[in-house]
Amino acid sequence: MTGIEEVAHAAGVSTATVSRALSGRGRLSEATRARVRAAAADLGYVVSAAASTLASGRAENIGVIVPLLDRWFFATVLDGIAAQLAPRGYDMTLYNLTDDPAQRRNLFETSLRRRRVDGLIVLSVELSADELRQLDDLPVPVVGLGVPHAELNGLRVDDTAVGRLATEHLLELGHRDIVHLGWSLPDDAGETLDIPTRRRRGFAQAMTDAGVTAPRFVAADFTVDGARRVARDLLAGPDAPTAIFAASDEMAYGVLSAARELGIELPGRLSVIGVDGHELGSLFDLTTIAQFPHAQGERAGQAVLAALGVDGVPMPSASLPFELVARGSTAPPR
Amino acid sequence: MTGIEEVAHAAGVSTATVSRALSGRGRLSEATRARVRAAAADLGYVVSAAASTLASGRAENIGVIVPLLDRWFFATVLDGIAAQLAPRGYDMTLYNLTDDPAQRRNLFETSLRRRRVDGLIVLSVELSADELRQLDDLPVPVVGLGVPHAELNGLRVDDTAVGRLATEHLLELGHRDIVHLGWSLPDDAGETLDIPTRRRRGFAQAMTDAGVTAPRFVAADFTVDGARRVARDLLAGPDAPTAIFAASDEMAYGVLSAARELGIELPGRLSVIGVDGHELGSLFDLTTIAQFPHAQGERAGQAVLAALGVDGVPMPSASLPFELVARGSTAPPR
DNA sequence: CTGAAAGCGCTTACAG
DNA sequence: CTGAAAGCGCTTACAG
Repeated sequence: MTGIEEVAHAAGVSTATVSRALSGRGRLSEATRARVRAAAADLGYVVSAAASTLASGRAENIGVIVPLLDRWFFATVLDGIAAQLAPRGYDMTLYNLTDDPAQRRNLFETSLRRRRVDGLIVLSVELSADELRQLDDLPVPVVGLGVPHAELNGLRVDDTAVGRLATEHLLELGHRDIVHLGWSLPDDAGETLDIPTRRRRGFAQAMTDAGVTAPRFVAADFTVDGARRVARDLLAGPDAPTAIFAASDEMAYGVLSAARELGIELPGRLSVIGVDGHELGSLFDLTTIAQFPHAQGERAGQAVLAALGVDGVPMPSASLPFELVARGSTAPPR
Repeated sequence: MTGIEEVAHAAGVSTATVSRALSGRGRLSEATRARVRAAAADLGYVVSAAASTLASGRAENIGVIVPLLDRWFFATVLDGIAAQLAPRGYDMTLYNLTDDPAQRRNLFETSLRRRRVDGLIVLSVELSADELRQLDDLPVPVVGLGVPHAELNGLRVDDTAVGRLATEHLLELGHRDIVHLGWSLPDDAGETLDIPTRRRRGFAQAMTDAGVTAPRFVAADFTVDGARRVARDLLAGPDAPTAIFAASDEMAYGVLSAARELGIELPGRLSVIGVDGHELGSLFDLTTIAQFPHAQGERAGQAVLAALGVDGVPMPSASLPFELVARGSTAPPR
C-alpha cells in the first residue's frame, strides 16, 4: 500500500508537509496543500490509522458500551450516535456489555484500556462501584446516556416526570384504578437515578396527588413475554384495573396481547399506555411517552465530540426531551 | 499510562519477552510467562492497540458495513457477530452505509482504507461495480451476508427456496388466489442474487407448479407503512385475494394492520405469511419463514475469523438455514 | 528460551 | 511556510 513517502515524493515536499496537508493541522500555503492532496488522491493514499494514532495520540474512534445490541431502543440510539460521528471522520467501536462477570472484567480491565478510542459513550447500564472507578481512570471523556449513576457525567430523561406524565394522562381521562407494571428498587433506596424506579415514583406521586391512597404496582421484567404473563394474571383476576401504565412499550405490547387473548377490548374495558415511542407503536395504536432514542444518540455523540473539543460541536444540554403521544389505546373508562 | 518497559523492568526481562508473554506468540518458558503476566496485571498494563497494530500489522478489529442500524434484523445480526468476536479478543467497528453518494465515496475511499480492521463483513447491501472493486482491493478478507453479488464471497439463504416454501404453505392450505407483496427486478434481469427478486421467483415457480397461470405480484417497499398502504388498496378492492405472502415480517405487519382497519378477520377471510422470524411475530400470531439473524451473524463472524486463520474457527458453510413457523395467521380459505 | 535492535508509518516540536 | 529528525510503543527476525 502506498505510504506517505511516495506522496511526498510525488508532490515534491517532505512527509511533514504531507501530514499537515492531509490532516489540516498547522499552517500551509493553499497551493502546497492542494498539490499534496491531488498527489494523495492520485496515488490512492490514505493515512494509516495505527501509525497516525500512535504518533498523534488521537484514534478518531469512539467506543460505545451497549447492554443489548438487538433491542430497538439501543439500535436506534446507535444509529443516532453514528449519524453524528461519521460526518466528522470518527469511527464507532461497539462493546457489548453482558451480565457475564468474566466478560465484564475483561471489557473493563483489558478491551477499554487498549487506547483504541478517544472517548466513550455508555448506554443504560448499571455499573458496579469498581466499574465506575475503572471508567473514571480511563484517560478519555466518558458520556453516560440513561445511566443511573450520578458519578457519570451523563444525559438523561427526567424519568420521574415521565412516570408522572403517563399517570396524569390516565387520571385526566378519569381513571382511578390504575396499575403500574414495571420494576423498582425498594422505597428506602433513597434518591436514585434508576430509571424504572423513578418511573414508578412519578407514578406514585401523581396518584397520591390525585388522592389515590394506595397506588397499585406490579413487578414484571422488561420484555413482551414477561409483561404478557403478568398482565394475563392481573386481567383475569378479580381486581382487574381499568388502566395499565406499562414501563416500556414492549411491556405494553405484552399487555395488549394478554388483553386480546382474554377478549378484553381496548380502550373500552382497558386503557394502556407505554413508554419509549417504539417504532411499531402506531401499528398497535398504542399511547406512549415518546423519548426519541435517535435524537438521544445524536446528543450523546455530540457530547463526546464536544468533550474532545471537536470544532463546531457545542456541548448539548444534559436533559432529554419526552412527550405524550396519545393514540387509541387510552380513553375514558366506561 | 504504564508502558512495556516498566513491565519488563518489574519482571526482570526484556520488552521482547514481555511482548511474547502477553501475546502468547513465540516459545517462552512457563515460569517466565507467568512472571511477566503477574507483573503486567500488577501494574495494570495493557498493550496499546495502535502500537501493537503498527508493529504487527494486526488490528484485532473487524469492520461491519450495515445499511440500517436500527432495523431489528440487522441489529440482531450484529449481536450475533459480536458474540463470536468478543470472546476471541476482536473488537467490532461499525460502518453505516447510507444512500448518500458522498458518504459512500468517503467510506470506500477513505474510512475502509485506513487499515483499521483485519477483516470486513458486509450486510445486505447493494454495491456498485466500483464499490465491489474497491472492496476487492482491500488487503483484508471480506465476507458478505445476504449480499446480492456473486463476486463477493458470502453467506446466503436460498431465497428462491424461501419464496417457494412460503407459497407452498399457502397452496397446501388450499389457497389459489394468493398475492405476493414484495419487490423485484424485471424478469429479464437474468440469474440474480437479489433477495426480493429471488423470493418473488420462488413464489412464481411454486404457483406455476401448482397450475396457477398468472401469479399475482404487487410491489411495495419493505416497511410496515408502505405495505399497509398497498394492502389497504388491495384488500378494499374487488380483487382481494384469500392469502398474502409478504416478503418480510414487517411488511406482513402492515398487511395485518390494513386488514384490521378494514375489519377483515384473520385467518378466516385472509391468510398472511411473512419472512424473517421477527421477534414480535408470536405477538401478532404471524406465520413466517424464520431465518435466524442471530445465527447468521455468528456464522459471518466465524467466516471472517476463519479467513484470518484464527485458531479453532472452521469456515462455516455458506448456505444459511430457514424454516417455516406456522402460526395463527394462516389457515385454509373459507 | 531470551535479548538487542531495527522497524512499523506516521506527527510534531524545533529550527529556519 | 516548510523540512530534518526524534519519537510514539510496540513486534519480530536474527543471533546466541
